[in-house]
Amino acid sequence: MSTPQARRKTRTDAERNRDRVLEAARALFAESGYDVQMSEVARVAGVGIGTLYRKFPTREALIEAIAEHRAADIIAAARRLTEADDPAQGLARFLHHVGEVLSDDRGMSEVVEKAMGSSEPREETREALLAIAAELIERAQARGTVGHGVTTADVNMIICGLAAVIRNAAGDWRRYIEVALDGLRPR
Amino acid sequence: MSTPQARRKTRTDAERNRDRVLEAARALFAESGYDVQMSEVARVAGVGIGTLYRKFPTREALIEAIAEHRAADIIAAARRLTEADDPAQGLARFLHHVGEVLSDDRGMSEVVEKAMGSSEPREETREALLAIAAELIERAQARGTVGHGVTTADVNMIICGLAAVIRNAAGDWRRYIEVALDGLRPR
DNA sequence: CATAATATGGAATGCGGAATCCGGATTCCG
DNA sequence: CGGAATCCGGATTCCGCATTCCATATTATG
Repeated sequence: MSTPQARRKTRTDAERNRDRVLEAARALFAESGYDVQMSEVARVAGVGIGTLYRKFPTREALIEAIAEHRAADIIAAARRLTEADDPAQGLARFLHHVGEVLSDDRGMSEVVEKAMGSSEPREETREALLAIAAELIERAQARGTVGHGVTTADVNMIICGLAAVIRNAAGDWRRYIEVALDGLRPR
Repeated sequence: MSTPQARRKTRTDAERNRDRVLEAARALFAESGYDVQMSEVARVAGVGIGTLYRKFPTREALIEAIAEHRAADIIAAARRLTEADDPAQGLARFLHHVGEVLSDDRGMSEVVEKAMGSSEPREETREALLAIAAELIERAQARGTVGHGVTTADVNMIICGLAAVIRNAAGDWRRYIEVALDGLRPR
Protein backbone atom coordinates (compact mmCIF):
# COMPACT_ATOMS: atom_id res chain seq x y z
CA MET A 1 0.00 0.00 0.00
CA SER A 2 2.68 2.49 1.00
CA THR A 3 5.04 3.88 -1.62
CA PRO A 4 8.00 1.67 -2.40
CA GLN A 5 10.89 3.38 -0.69
CA ALA A 6 13.47 1.82 -2.94
CA ARG A 7 12.55 4.27 -5.67
CA ARG A 8 14.88 6.50 -7.52
CA LYS A 9 14.36 10.19 -7.59
CA THR A 10 12.18 11.32 -10.48
CA ARG A 11 14.35 12.18 -13.38
CA THR A 12 15.07 15.85 -13.77
CA ASP A 13 14.19 15.93 -17.44
CA ALA A 14 10.85 14.43 -16.62
CA GLU A 15 10.14 17.21 -14.22
CA ARG A 16 11.27 19.85 -16.65
CA ASN A 17 8.95 18.44 -19.29
CA ARG A 18 6.05 18.44 -16.91
CA ASP A 19 6.55 22.14 -16.34
CA ARG A 20 6.79 22.80 -20.03
CA VAL A 21 3.53 21.03 -20.64
CA LEU A 22 1.74 22.92 -17.91
CA GLU A 23 3.10 26.18 -19.19
CA ALA A 24 2.12 25.51 -22.79
CA ALA A 25 -1.31 24.27 -21.86
CA ARG A 26 -1.95 27.26 -19.65
CA ALA A 27 -1.03 29.63 -22.45
CA LEU A 28 -3.03 27.83 -25.11
CA PHE A 29 -6.10 27.43 -22.95
CA ALA A 30 -6.01 31.06 -21.96
CA GLU A 31 -5.62 32.07 -25.57
CA SER A 32 -8.30 29.99 -27.20
CA GLY A 33 -10.25 28.03 -24.64
CA TYR A 34 -10.27 24.37 -23.84
CA ASP A 35 -10.91 23.06 -27.30
CA VAL A 36 -7.24 22.95 -28.13
CA GLN A 37 -5.89 19.66 -29.43
CA MET A 38 -3.58 17.55 -27.34
CA SER A 39 -1.08 17.34 -30.19
CA GLU A 40 -1.02 21.11 -30.30
CA VAL A 41 -0.26 21.31 -26.61
CA ALA A 42 2.55 18.83 -27.06
CA ARG A 43 3.95 20.70 -30.02
CA VAL A 44 3.99 24.02 -28.24
CA ALA A 45 5.50 22.39 -25.18
CA GLY A 46 8.24 20.98 -27.38
CA VAL A 47 7.39 17.49 -26.26
CA GLY A 48 6.05 14.30 -27.81
CA ILE A 49 2.42 13.36 -27.42
CA GLY A 50 3.47 10.28 -25.55
CA THR A 51 5.22 12.38 -22.96
CA LEU A 52 2.25 14.64 -22.58
CA TYR A 53 0.13 11.61 -21.84
CA ARG A 54 2.55 10.25 -19.28
CA LYS A 55 2.17 13.45 -17.29
CA PHE A 56 -1.56 13.76 -17.71
CA PRO A 57 -3.21 10.50 -18.62
CA THR A 58 -6.22 12.24 -20.08
CA ARG A 59 -7.20 15.44 -21.75
CA GLU A 60 -9.58 16.03 -18.91
CA ALA A 61 -6.88 15.50 -16.33
CA LEU A 62 -4.80 18.21 -17.97
CA ILE A 63 -7.66 20.65 -18.09
CA GLU A 64 -8.59 19.96 -14.54
CA ALA A 65 -5.05 20.42 -13.32
CA ILE A 66 -4.85 23.83 -14.88
CA ALA A 67 -8.34 25.02 -14.08
CA GLU A 68 -7.90 24.05 -10.48
CA HIS A 69 -4.70 25.96 -10.23
CA ARG A 70 -6.15 29.04 -11.86
CA ALA A 71 -9.23 28.90 -9.69
CA ALA A 72 -7.13 28.80 -6.56
CA ASP A 73 -5.43 32.00 -7.72
CA ILE A 74 -8.72 33.74 -8.27
CA ILE A 75 -10.05 32.73 -4.92
CA ALA A 76 -6.94 33.75 -3.05
CA ALA A 77 -6.83 37.15 -4.68
CA ALA A 78 -10.54 37.62 -4.13
CA ARG A 79 -10.26 36.75 -0.48
CA ARG A 80 -7.70 39.46 -0.08
CA LEU A 81 -10.12 42.01 -1.47
CA THR A 82 -12.69 41.01 1.09
CA GLU A 83 -10.64 42.60 3.77
CA ALA A 84 -11.22 46.11 2.50
CA ASP A 85 -13.22 48.38 4.77
CA ASP A 86 -16.15 49.23 2.58
CA PRO A 87 -17.93 45.98 1.80
CA ALA A 88 -19.86 47.36 -1.16
CA GLN A 89 -16.62 48.51 -2.67
CA GLY A 90 -15.18 45.13 -1.82
CA LEU A 91 -17.93 43.50 -3.81
CA ALA A 92 -17.21 45.78 -6.72
CA ARG A 93 -13.52 45.01 -6.59
CA PHE A 94 -14.28 41.36 -6.28
CA LEU A 95 -16.32 41.32 -9.45
CA HIS A 96 -13.81 43.44 -11.28
CA HIS A 97 -11.09 41.07 -10.30
CA VAL A 98 -13.02 38.13 -11.63
CA GLY A 99 -13.67 40.07 -14.82
CA GLU A 100 -10.02 40.93 -15.18
CA VAL A 101 -8.99 37.33 -14.89
CA LEU A 102 -11.66 36.01 -17.21
CA SER A 103 -10.99 38.55 -19.90
CA ASP A 104 -7.38 37.41 -19.99
CA ASP A 105 -8.24 33.74 -20.00
CA ARG A 106 -10.76 32.34 -22.38
CA GLY A 107 -10.51 28.91 -20.88
CA MET A 108 -11.40 30.18 -17.45
CA SER A 109 -14.38 32.09 -18.74
CA GLU A 110 -15.67 28.83 -20.16
CA VAL A 111 -15.11 27.00 -16.93
CA VAL A 112 -16.59 29.69 -14.74
CA GLU A 113 -19.71 30.09 -16.80
CA LYS A 114 -20.41 26.40 -16.48
CA ALA A 115 -19.27 26.11 -12.90
CA MET A 116 -21.71 28.75 -11.69
CA GLY A 117 -24.51 26.62 -13.00
CA SER A 118 -23.51 23.17 -11.79
CA SER A 119 -25.78 22.40 -8.91
CA GLU A 120 -23.41 19.88 -7.44
CA PRO A 121 -22.35 20.93 -3.97
CA ARG A 122 -18.95 19.55 -4.91
CA GLU A 123 -18.12 22.53 -7.04
CA GLU A 124 -15.49 23.94 -4.74
CA THR A 125 -14.60 26.94 -6.79
CA ARG A 126 -18.13 28.21 -6.84
CA GLU A 127 -18.59 27.50 -3.17
CA ALA A 128 -15.46 29.45 -2.31
CA LEU A 129 -16.38 32.43 -4.44
CA LEU A 130 -19.88 32.54 -3.06
CA ALA A 131 -18.60 32.27 0.47
CA ILE A 132 -16.59 35.39 -0.13
CA ALA A 133 -19.58 37.10 -1.65
CA ALA A 134 -21.74 36.06 1.27
CA GLU A 135 -19.58 37.83 3.75
CA LEU A 136 -19.43 41.00 1.68
CA ILE A 137 -23.17 41.03 1.16
CA GLU A 138 -23.89 40.59 4.80
CA ARG A 139 -21.58 43.37 5.85
CA ALA A 140 -22.87 45.66 3.14
CA GLN A 141 -26.45 45.02 4.12
CA ALA A 142 -25.61 45.97 7.67
CA ARG A 143 -24.40 49.29 6.36
CA GLY A 144 -27.37 49.66 4.09
CA THR A 145 -25.30 49.82 0.93
CA VAL A 146 -26.86 46.69 -0.51
CA GLY A 147 -30.53 45.76 -0.64
CA HIS A 148 -32.00 43.29 1.79
CA GLY A 149 -33.33 40.85 -0.74
CA VAL A 150 -29.86 40.29 -2.13
CA THR A 151 -28.34 36.84 -1.76
CA THR A 152 -25.34 34.91 -3.00
CA ALA A 153 -27.61 33.42 -5.61
CA ASP A 154 -27.77 36.86 -7.18
CA VAL A 155 -24.02 37.15 -7.25
CA ASN A 156 -23.88 33.67 -8.69
CA MET A 157 -26.03 34.72 -11.62
CA ILE A 158 -24.17 37.95 -12.09
CA ILE A 159 -20.88 36.11 -12.34
CA CYS A 160 -22.34 33.58 -14.72
CA GLY A 161 -23.57 36.41 -16.91
CA LEU A 162 -20.29 38.19 -16.60
CA ALA A 163 -18.44 35.15 -17.86
CA ALA A 164 -20.80 34.93 -20.82
CA VAL A 165 -20.45 38.60 -21.67
CA ILE A 166 -16.69 38.32 -21.63
CA ARG A 167 -16.54 35.03 -23.46
CA ASN A 168 -18.72 36.28 -26.28
CA ALA A 169 -17.30 39.74 -26.34
CA ALA A 170 -20.84 41.00 -26.00
CA GLY A 171 -19.83 44.43 -24.77
CA ASP A 172 -17.95 46.33 -22.11
CA TRP A 173 -17.93 44.03 -19.12
CA ARG A 174 -17.00 46.78 -16.71
CA ARG A 175 -20.18 48.53 -17.61
CA TYR A 176 -22.03 45.25 -17.11
CA ILE A 177 -20.70 45.08 -13.57
CA GLU A 178 -21.71 48.67 -12.93
CA VAL A 179 -25.26 47.94 -13.96
CA ALA A 180 -25.42 44.76 -11.95
CA LEU A 181 -24.11 46.44 -8.83
CA ASP A 182 -26.57 49.28 -9.21
CA GLY A 183 -29.24 46.65 -9.39
CA LEU A 184 -28.22 45.33 -5.99
CA ARG A 185 -28.44 48.69 -4.23
CA PRO A 186 -31.22 49.24 -1.75
CA ARG A 187 -34.33 50.59 -3.39
CA MET B 1 -32.49 32.53 -63.00
CA SER B 2 -36.13 31.48 -63.05
CA THR B 3 -37.16 27.98 -62.05
CA PRO B 4 -37.38 25.47 -64.88
CA GLN B 5 -41.09 25.35 -65.54
CA ALA B 6 -41.04 21.87 -67.03
CA ARG B 7 -40.69 20.40 -63.58
CA ARG B 8 -43.01 18.04 -61.83
CA LYS B 9 -44.55 19.01 -58.57
CA THR B 10 -42.42 17.99 -55.62
CA ARG B 11 -43.53 14.62 -54.40
CA THR B 12 -45.95 14.76 -51.53
CA ASP B 13 -44.03 12.26 -49.44
CA ALA B 14 -40.93 14.37 -49.83
CA GLU B 15 -42.73 17.35 -48.45
CA ARG B 16 -44.19 15.36 -45.61
CA ASN B 17 -40.76 14.10 -44.68
CA ARG B 18 -39.34 17.57 -44.70
CA ASP B 19 -41.94 18.63 -42.19
CA ARG B 20 -41.26 15.63 -40.02
CA VAL B 21 -37.59 16.43 -39.97
CA LEU B 22 -38.17 20.04 -39.05
CA GLU B 23 -40.56 19.04 -36.32
CA ALA B 24 -38.22 16.44 -34.86
CA ALA B 25 -35.23 18.74 -35.03
CA ARG B 26 -37.12 21.56 -33.39
CA ALA B 27 -38.16 19.33 -30.52
CA LEU B 28 -34.75 17.78 -30.03
CA PHE B 29 -32.90 21.06 -30.23
CA ALA B 30 -35.26 22.67 -27.77
CA GLU B 31 -34.88 19.74 -25.44
CA SER B 32 -31.14 19.31 -25.41
CA GLY B 33 -29.47 21.98 -27.46
CA TYR B 34 -27.73 21.81 -30.77
CA ASP B 35 -25.33 19.00 -30.01
CA VAL B 36 -27.82 16.35 -31.03
CA GLN B 37 -26.62 13.83 -33.60
CA MET B 38 -27.97 13.84 -37.10
CA SER B 39 -28.80 10.16 -36.86
CA GLU B 40 -30.87 10.90 -33.78
CA VAL B 41 -32.82 13.58 -35.60
CA ALA B 42 -33.46 11.17 -38.42
CA ARG B 43 -34.54 8.43 -36.05
CA VAL B 44 -37.00 10.65 -34.21
CA ALA B 45 -38.30 12.01 -37.48
CA GLY B 46 -38.88 8.44 -38.61
CA VAL B 47 -36.72 8.99 -41.64
CA GLY B 48 -33.43 7.69 -43.01
CA ILE B 49 -30.25 9.67 -42.62
CA GLY B 50 -30.01 9.96 -46.35
CA THR B 51 -33.36 11.68 -46.49
CA LEU B 52 -32.42 14.05 -43.73
CA TYR B 53 -29.35 15.07 -45.67
CA ARG B 54 -31.23 15.58 -48.88
CA LYS B 55 -33.46 18.11 -47.15
CA PHE B 56 -30.67 19.82 -45.29
CA PRO B 57 -27.33 19.19 -46.89
CA THR B 58 -25.51 20.02 -43.74
CA ARG B 59 -25.94 19.89 -40.03
CA GLU B 60 -25.41 23.60 -39.97
CA ALA B 61 -28.09 24.16 -42.59
CA LEU B 62 -30.59 22.36 -40.43
CA ILE B 63 -29.70 24.31 -37.34
CA GLU B 64 -29.83 27.56 -39.20
CA ALA B 65 -33.22 26.81 -40.70
CA ILE B 66 -34.69 26.22 -37.29
CA ALA B 67 -32.93 28.98 -35.42
CA GLU B 68 -33.99 31.49 -38.01
CA HIS B 69 -37.58 30.48 -37.71
CA ARG B 70 -37.54 30.60 -33.92
CA ALA B 71 -35.82 33.95 -33.94
CA ALA B 72 -38.48 35.42 -36.16
CA ASP B 73 -41.07 34.34 -33.62
CA ILE B 74 -39.24 35.98 -30.77
CA ILE B 75 -38.85 39.20 -32.65
CA ALA B 76 -42.44 39.37 -33.73
CA ALA B 77 -43.73 38.76 -30.23
CA ALA B 78 -41.28 41.23 -28.80
CA ARG B 79 -42.31 43.91 -31.24
CA ARG B 80 -45.86 43.54 -30.07
CA LEU B 81 -44.80 44.27 -26.51
CA THR B 82 -43.18 47.47 -27.61
CA GLU B 83 -46.54 49.00 -28.15
CA ALA B 84 -47.45 49.05 -24.49
CA ASP B 85 -47.86 52.44 -22.91
CA ASP B 86 -45.24 52.36 -20.23
CA PRO B 87 -41.90 51.89 -21.98
CA ALA B 88 -40.08 50.76 -18.82
CA GLN B 89 -42.69 48.10 -18.33
CA GLY B 90 -42.35 47.28 -22.00
CA LEU B 91 -38.66 46.69 -21.50
CA ALA B 92 -39.38 44.43 -18.58
CA ARG B 93 -41.93 42.47 -20.56
CA PHE B 94 -39.56 42.29 -23.45
CA LEU B 95 -36.84 40.71 -21.34
CA HIS B 96 -39.28 38.39 -19.65
CA HIS B 97 -40.52 37.26 -23.00
CA VAL B 98 -37.02 36.46 -24.15
CA GLY B 99 -36.42 34.62 -20.91
CA GLU B 100 -39.59 32.64 -21.29
CA VAL B 101 -38.65 31.51 -24.76
CA LEU B 102 -35.07 30.67 -23.89
CA SER B 103 -35.98 28.70 -20.81
CA ASP B 104 -38.19 26.50 -22.96
CA ASP B 105 -35.63 26.08 -25.68
CA ARG B 106 -32.10 25.10 -24.84
CA GLY B 107 -31.00 25.41 -28.43
CA MET B 108 -32.15 28.99 -28.63
CA SER B 109 -30.36 29.91 -25.44
CA GLU B 110 -27.18 28.66 -27.02
CA VAL B 111 -27.77 30.56 -30.19
CA VAL B 112 -28.77 33.78 -28.48
CA GLU B 113 -25.84 33.80 -26.13
CA LYS B 114 -23.47 33.57 -29.06
CA ALA B 115 -25.46 35.86 -31.31
CA MET B 116 -25.35 38.72 -28.85
CA GLY B 117 -21.58 38.59 -29.04
CA SER B 118 -20.99 38.29 -32.77
CA SER B 119 -19.78 41.65 -33.92
CA GLU B 120 -20.86 41.07 -37.47
CA PRO B 121 -23.44 43.63 -38.52
CA ARG B 122 -25.07 40.78 -40.41
CA GLU B 123 -26.52 39.27 -37.28
CA GLU B 124 -30.10 40.15 -38.07
CA THR B 125 -31.65 38.69 -34.97
CA ARG B 126 -29.52 40.77 -32.69
CA GLU B 127 -30.09 43.86 -34.77
CA ALA B 128 -33.82 43.40 -34.63
CA LEU B 129 -33.93 42.81 -30.90
CA LEU B 130 -31.72 45.78 -30.21
CA ALA B 131 -33.82 47.96 -32.46
CA ILE B 132 -36.80 47.17 -30.30
CA ALA B 133 -34.81 47.83 -27.19
CA ALA B 134 -33.58 51.13 -28.60
CA GLU B 135 -37.05 52.46 -29.00
CA LEU B 136 -38.10 51.41 -25.51
CA ILE B 137 -35.01 52.90 -23.95
CA GLU B 138 -35.47 56.19 -25.68
CA ARG B 139 -39.09 56.51 -24.66
CA ALA B 140 -38.33 55.48 -21.11
CA GLN B 141 -35.53 57.97 -20.83
CA ALA B 142 -37.88 60.69 -21.93
CA ARG B 143 -40.11 59.76 -19.02
CA GLY B 144 -37.18 59.49 -16.67
CA THR B 145 -37.79 55.85 -15.86
CA VAL B 146 -34.46 54.72 -17.26
CA GLY B 147 -31.07 56.30 -16.68
CA HIS B 148 -29.47 58.51 -19.29
CA GLY B 149 -26.30 56.54 -19.70
CA VAL B 150 -28.23 53.49 -20.77
CA THR B 151 -27.77 52.21 -24.31
CA THR B 152 -28.69 49.20 -26.40
CA ALA B 153 -25.24 47.87 -25.66
CA ASP B 154 -26.37 47.47 -22.06
CA VAL B 155 -29.41 45.53 -23.10
CA ASN B 156 -27.24 43.46 -25.37
CA MET B 157 -25.07 42.40 -22.45
CA ILE B 158 -28.03 41.79 -20.22
CA ILE B 159 -29.58 39.47 -22.77
CA CYS B 160 -26.30 37.67 -23.28
CA GLY B 161 -26.03 37.17 -19.54
CA LEU B 162 -29.65 36.13 -19.35
CA ALA B 163 -29.08 33.44 -21.93
CA ALA B 164 -26.10 32.16 -19.97
CA VAL B 165 -27.98 32.12 -16.69
CA ILE B 166 -30.80 30.16 -18.25
CA ARG B 167 -28.58 27.80 -20.20
CA ASN B 168 -26.54 26.89 -17.15
CA ALA B 169 -29.43 26.91 -14.75
CA ALA B 170 -27.41 29.29 -12.65
CA GLY B 171 -30.39 30.57 -10.70
CA ASP B 172 -33.75 32.25 -10.99
CA TRP B 173 -33.62 34.17 -14.24
CA ARG B 174 -36.61 36.33 -13.37
CA ARG B 175 -34.71 37.61 -10.42
CA TYR B 176 -31.74 38.23 -12.72
CA ILE B 177 -33.91 40.41 -14.90
CA GLU B 178 -35.21 42.29 -11.85
CA VAL B 179 -31.69 43.10 -10.77
CA ALA B 180 -30.62 44.12 -14.24
CA LEU B 181 -33.59 46.42 -14.71
CA ASP B 182 -33.01 48.02 -11.33
CA GLY B 183 -29.49 48.64 -12.49
CA LEU B 184 -30.79 50.61 -15.46
CA ARG B 185 -32.96 52.94 -13.40
CA PRO B 186 -31.93 56.55 -13.09
CA ARG B 187 -29.61 57.10 -10.17
C1' DC C 1 31.71 3.37 -16.44
C1' DA C 2 28.01 -0.26 -16.65
C1' DT C 3 23.46 -1.15 -16.35
C1' DA C 4 18.98 -1.05 -14.57
C1' DA C 5 15.29 2.07 -14.23
C1' DT C 6 12.79 5.72 -16.47
C1' DA C 7 11.37 8.69 -19.86
C1' DT C 8 10.65 9.98 -24.69
C1' DG C 9 8.55 10.58 -29.27
C1' DG C 10 5.47 9.78 -32.71
C1' DA C 11 3.47 6.22 -35.68
C1' DA C 12 -0.45 3.39 -35.20
C1' DT C 13 -4.99 2.53 -33.40
C1' DG C 14 -9.75 3.34 -31.91
C1' DC C 15 -13.69 5.87 -32.01
C1' DG C 16 -17.53 9.11 -32.52
C1' DG C 17 -20.06 11.25 -35.70
C1' DA C 18 -20.84 13.97 -40.09
C1' DA C 19 -21.56 13.30 -44.87
C1' DT C 20 -21.86 10.27 -49.17
C1' DC C 21 -23.51 6.68 -52.27
C1' DC C 22 -26.46 3.82 -54.67
C1' DG C 23 -29.71 -0.24 -55.29
C1' DG C 24 -34.41 -0.39 -54.50
C1' DA C 25 -39.02 1.68 -53.44
C1' DT C 26 -42.53 5.40 -54.54
C1' DT C 27 -44.89 8.67 -56.90
C1' DC C 28 -46.22 11.35 -60.75
C1' DC C 29 -47.94 11.86 -65.48
C1' DG C 30 -49.88 10.73 -69.91
C1' DC D 1 -51.38 1.07 -66.53
C1' DG D 2 -46.15 1.77 -67.64
C1' DG D 3 -42.09 3.71 -67.06
C1' DA D 4 -39.49 7.89 -66.10
C1' DA D 5 -38.53 11.05 -62.58
C1' DT D 6 -37.88 11.34 -57.71
C1' DC D 7 -37.09 10.00 -53.33
C1' DC D 8 -35.71 6.62 -49.62
C1' DG D 9 -32.77 4.24 -46.31
C1' DG D 10 -28.88 3.06 -43.96
C1' DA D 11 -24.46 0.79 -44.76
C1' DT D 12 -20.27 2.80 -45.72
C1' DT D 13 -16.74 6.16 -46.28
C1' DC D 14 -14.18 9.96 -44.28
C1' DC D 15 -12.23 12.67 -40.97
C1' DG D 16 -10.65 14.75 -36.78
C1' DC D 17 -8.88 13.64 -32.51
C1' DA D 18 -7.83 11.38 -28.19
C1' DT D 19 -5.25 7.65 -26.49
C1' DT D 20 -1.97 3.60 -26.71
C1' DC D 21 2.29 1.14 -27.70
C1' DC D 22 6.93 0.23 -27.99
C1' DA D 23 11.54 0.68 -29.91
C1' DT D 24 14.93 3.99 -28.68
C1' DA D 25 17.20 7.45 -25.80
C1' DT D 26 18.37 9.49 -21.31
C1' DT D 27 19.38 9.51 -16.46
C1' DA D 28 20.31 7.83 -11.81
C1' DT D 29 23.03 4.79 -9.06
C1' DG D 30 26.85 2.02 -7.22
